This record gives sequence, structure tokens and C-alpha cells, in this order.
Amino acid sequence: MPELPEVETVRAGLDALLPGRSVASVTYNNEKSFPNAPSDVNVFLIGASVTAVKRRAKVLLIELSSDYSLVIHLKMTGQLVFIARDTRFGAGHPNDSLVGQLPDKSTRVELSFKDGSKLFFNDQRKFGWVRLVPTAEVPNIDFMRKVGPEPLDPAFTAEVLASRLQRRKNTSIKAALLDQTVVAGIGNIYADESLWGAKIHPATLVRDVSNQKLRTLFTEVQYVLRLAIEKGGSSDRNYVNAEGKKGSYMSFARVFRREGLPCPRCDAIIIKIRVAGRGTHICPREQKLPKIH
DNA sequence: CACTTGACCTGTCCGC
DNA sequence: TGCGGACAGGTCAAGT
Repeated sequence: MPELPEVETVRAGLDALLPGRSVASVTYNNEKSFPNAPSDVNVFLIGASVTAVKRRAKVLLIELSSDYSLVIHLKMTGQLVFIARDTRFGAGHPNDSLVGQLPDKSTRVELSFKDGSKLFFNDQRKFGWVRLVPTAEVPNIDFMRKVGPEPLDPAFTAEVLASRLQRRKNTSIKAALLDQTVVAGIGNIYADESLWGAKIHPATLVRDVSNQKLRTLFTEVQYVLRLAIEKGGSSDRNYVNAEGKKGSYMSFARVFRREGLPCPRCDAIIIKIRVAGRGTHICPREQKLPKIH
């Protein structure tokens, strides 16, 4: 599922719902989804309360009063859905429709709070995980040490993007954009969307992309990510936010999953190809491979 | 070191 | 309706 805009949408939702709630119990049915020592869970999770919900790259960080954090990666199909204790809040409560729907067969972790509300970690494909880590140690996790800058951070500029992409100068621009050590948070949807915006063929080698195109790409990356956050992310298949609702960016997508439909700029028919081992959507008229001599 | 490919899982869709 | 294969929004570990 989730790239930066989806994870950010979940983060914002959880940050409005969780702080102040204290954990009563946790159950899980899959060791890989919750690879934590029971002794740590008993001491640092049970009884702790949520202080804040943060995000770095595609990783969610639920900070606890015990100075531990739940570090969560949703990978392809992970969901985090919060449900209040029952429907007695009355019609219109955001989670009314979900009461009784969870847990289901893809529920991997169920976190119960003392007030009766629950947080469900659902993950059809079991790639995702929830790890309990000392908050001070979070920056030392392998992934955190290696991950690149946040693309919407004010310190992230066109020059920073260009210079970091050059670390992968002999690979395709799409593979470089997807590389989390180059820049954080971009996945298959927003790579395709921003390369279309910059009119760059995704298979172009980084070294063959002009400085001018790289500047345009920087602008497009930020535009696409900001728009997607505003729209609550993309729900192509599994993604839902903290209230179990889908995001609407897919109806604004220009190329992703639009093969066979006209390019919004030039009406040429969008095609789907394979680049960097991933399904890739392009306008064949506007995104051409440069001729190399 | 840089780069590519397969593996991790379950579910769905598409062609025969 | 069934069956096999390809594919799905992400990362790792291996291989070259």
C-alpha cells in the first residue's frame, strides 16, 4: 500500500485519536508481524500511554510514555485502523461502520486501550511489522540510518535531489527515485506520477537526465506528494486511513493505473511497461528515451 | 561498490 | 467452474 502520503494520512489520523490513551493489552497471531520479547511488551507497552504519533519516510512511530515507541512499517498491504468501543457515541461517529468489522482474517496485531477502544494492524500479505523499540534507539535502526531526506522538508531542494540521484547515476531514474536511501517516501505510484509530470522516461539512466529535467522533477515530486496528502492518499486496493476510509488521489492520478486511457496533456494512449522490475505507466508520446551516441 | 533479481506472503484477475 | 500464472502500493538478501 502505502507511500509517504498514505503513511502521513494515517499518522495525522492516529495523532488525533491516540495520544492520552493507555494500553491495556495486546494480542497477535504472527511472530513476524510483532517480533518483540514478551518481557519488553509487559514492561514497556502494557500500561504505557501514547504521547505522539510521528512519521519518518514510510515508517510510523507511535511514541509512548515509557520512552519506548511502536515502530510500524505497513509495507504493501498494512492497515492501521482505530475503532472506538461501541456505537453508543451515536450516528455520525467516524468509526460507526467499522464496529464489528474487525478483527478479521488479516488482523495481525490488536492493541486494546483502557477506555475500550482498539487499534488494529491488518496486513493481508504479512510483509509489514510492529516493533517495540526504545525511542532513543529509533534513529539507530538500520533503515533509519540509511534512509534519505524527507522530500517535503524545507531543507530538501532541487540541488539536494539532483546530487543524491547522482549516487545512482548508472541506473534508471525510476529505480533511483524508488531507492529510499536517495530520498524517503516515494513508491511506485508517485514515481510514475512525478516522472510523467517532468516528461522523463522512467528507464532513462540518471546520468542522461539533464539538470533542467532534474529541476522539473523536483517540482513535480513535491507537487504530487502534497496533492496526494491533501487528497488523503491513494486507494488502489487495500489502503485505508486510521478511520478505515479510502483516499481519493487515484481519481486525480494522471498515469498510474490508467493504461489504455488518454494522456491528460496530449491525448496519446497511456501504456504500461516494466521498469526496475515494477509495473510502470507512461505517456509514450511525451516520455521518450533519449538517443545515446 | 553498484546494480539486478528473487524472496517474503496472500489474494485477485485473466486466459485457457 | 477450475487451474495455472502473472501481478499487486516495499524492502531485503543474495547474486553478478
